[in-house]
Order: sequence, then structure tokens, then C-alpha cells
Amino acid sequence: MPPVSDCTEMLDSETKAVETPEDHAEELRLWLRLLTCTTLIEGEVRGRLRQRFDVTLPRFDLMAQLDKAPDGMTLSDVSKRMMVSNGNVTGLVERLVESGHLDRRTSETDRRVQVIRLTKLGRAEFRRMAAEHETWIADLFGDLTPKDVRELMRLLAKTKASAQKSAARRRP
Amino acid sequence: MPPVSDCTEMLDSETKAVETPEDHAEELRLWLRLLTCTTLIEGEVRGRLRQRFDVTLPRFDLMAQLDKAPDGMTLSDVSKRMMVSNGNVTGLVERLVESGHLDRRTSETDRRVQVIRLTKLGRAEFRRMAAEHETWIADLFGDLTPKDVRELMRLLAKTKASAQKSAARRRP
DNA sequence: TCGAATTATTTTAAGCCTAAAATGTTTTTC
DNA sequence: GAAAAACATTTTAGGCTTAAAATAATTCGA
Repeated sequence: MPPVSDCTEMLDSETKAVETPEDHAEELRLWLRLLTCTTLIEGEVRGRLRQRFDVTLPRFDLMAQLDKAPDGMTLSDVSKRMMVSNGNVTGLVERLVESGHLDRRTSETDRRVQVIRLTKLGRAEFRRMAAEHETWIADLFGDLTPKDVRELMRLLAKTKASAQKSAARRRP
Repeated sequence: MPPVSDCTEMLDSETKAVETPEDHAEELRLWLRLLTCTTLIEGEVRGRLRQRFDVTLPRFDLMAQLDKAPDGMTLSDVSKRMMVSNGNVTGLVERLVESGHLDRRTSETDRRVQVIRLTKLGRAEFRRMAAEHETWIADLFGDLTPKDVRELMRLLAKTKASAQKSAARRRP
């Protein structure tokens, strides 16, 4: 058998590119590791929120979005920001209004739109939780140097852009 | 007012460390970016699995675990590997046995233990899906150079270790 | 201006997920 | 060897999540 050159793309006898099952094992491993990290940290945060404040992670996340928007947000805004389905937000908001953390009103100018805001109670509780939450995150990432953090930020930004591009290709 | 040295840790008049609300905004941003990346990619994979194969992501993930274990796994193994609750696995397995993708039997040596395996059908279907899945991942991470991938792998490994350490501190 | 398309939200049906309690089994300990 | 501890799994109750269909309101276009 003649020696074969070690090129990435295989060529057939007529020098035309041939479909080769390329090796994407590295990317796959990277994806699994990314997922593991997120799941690990998310689970930890979820548990601490429940133990310390008896609140669920989705509730906390929703309140976090609203804390950054003093003038309120529409359900669609929230849905896009949180990257969850519309129906999901509907239910989440329902329960948070029920518990007195959120205020919800129909927009004056567009009767399709619901604007939601944190109530005083909601804001106070969120701030209390957020302060502690921040220390948890700092601790979870505690072994990373500032340089590590910067580098990760950069690479994840690149990853996000790459994934968005890929997603847009499929669903333009 | 005398000039103050710009040290990170504030000292009070008696030179004892004082609790200062430290700034962990960078770590927080990092966490949000990590979460965004994962959610983005996960959503994309979920959608493609549904469209192309009419299968859910958790089902796919479970089958992926079993594909790596020809001799089968116990429910506990699966639960640990997937980092989901026991009860969750019970239900997932139930549905996959129902659909003929999994085989489940009680261990000969320990009647508490359930051993599950992919059936022929399950393995065949999984392999078909996995091949395509791999190309999606490659595409989603397509703009990363091999060096980026290596660097991310390294930093995420460090992140995982850090988070595990932090989690262990809380729940030893 | 009227009908069509678009947009915002809700509803529906099904499945996923968790924490905690319950059940049954095995191992440990005295 | 019996009680206690540990273990594997299931059940329970409730909440989260999605995709798709339905409802309602607005905007656009001829």
C-alpha cells in the first residue's frame, strides 16, 4: 500500500473532494465541557437560592431582568432577554404577580402589550438576594485569575458570535 | 483629607481588615455570558433534534450516555453523569423503554439496582442522530480556531475545578 | 378604509425537572 | 443475627419549559 499524505481533506483518484466523516471530536468535547460547567454552577446557584431565600432560579432571573429596567419591560422583551418561550414567561409572571413581587399592567398605547415592573417588595427582596448571589458567583469562579476571566470573556464572546451566525444560517 | 493608598483591601484605623462590598461584576458578567452561550447552543441543538428526528434533547443525552456503556448503566450512574435528579431519570427511562429504545432489567446480584441498555433500535437511531449532531456542533463552534478550542477547554477545565471546589466547601 | 399580515400574549398538551418523602434492599455494626 | 445505617429507586407535588395553536390588537397596503 502506498504511503498517503496527511492532508485534512481527502481526495479521490480523480482529485475531486470526497465526503469524509471529518473529526469534530474536539468541538464535541468542548461543548460537553461547556455544558458541564454551566450545569454545575446553575445547580449550585439553584440550591443556594432555595436554601437561603426559598426562591427558584427562574424567578430570580426574571427579577434580575426587571431590576435593570426601572420603567418596566414587556413580556416579549423579557422572553427575548431570558431566551425562553413566551408561554413560559406568562406563567412565571403570573406566579410572581400572585406573590406580590411584580406589578403588571396593560400598556396605555397598545392594548396587546403587558408591562411588568418589580414592586417595592420585589425590588427589596431581589436586591437582598442579588448581593449574596454575587458573592456565590465570585466564589464559584474564585480560582480564575483576572487574566483567566478576561480570556474566557473573550473566547465566549467569540463562541456566542459563532453560534449566532450558525443559527442564523439555518433560520434566516 | 489625606490621600489614601489605592489598595484592594480596606483597612480601618486600627489596621484590621474591614468588610468591604468587593466588586465581583466581572465574574458576574462572565457567568451570564457562559449561561448565554450554553442556552443559545442548547436551544439550537434542541430545535434541530426535534425538527430532524422528532426527539427531545434529554432523550438524546440519555442515549448518548448509554452508547458509551455497552454493558449498560444503573440509574444512579446515569443520574450522576447527566447531573440530573434520580426521579428525572426514572421518568425519562420509562418513556424510552416504552418507545423501544431502552432495555431495562433488575440486576441479578442486587435487587435494588436497575440496569439499562440501548436496544438495537435505540443504538441504531442514536448513531444516526449522533453523526448529524456532531456536524451541528462543529458548525456552531465553527469560527473558533483550534487554538481557541484548546484555550477554552483549558479555561473551562479550570472553571469546573473551581466550581467543584466551591460546591464542596458548602456541602462537604 | 377594509382586509391581510403582523405582533403580543395566552392557552394547550406534553414532557422535563427538582426536592423531599416513601419503599424496598443490602450492608454495617454491635 | 437483629437493629441501624446506607443505598437505589420510585413516588409525589409542584413548578418549569417547550412548540404549536388560539386569541386579540395593531399596522400595512391597495
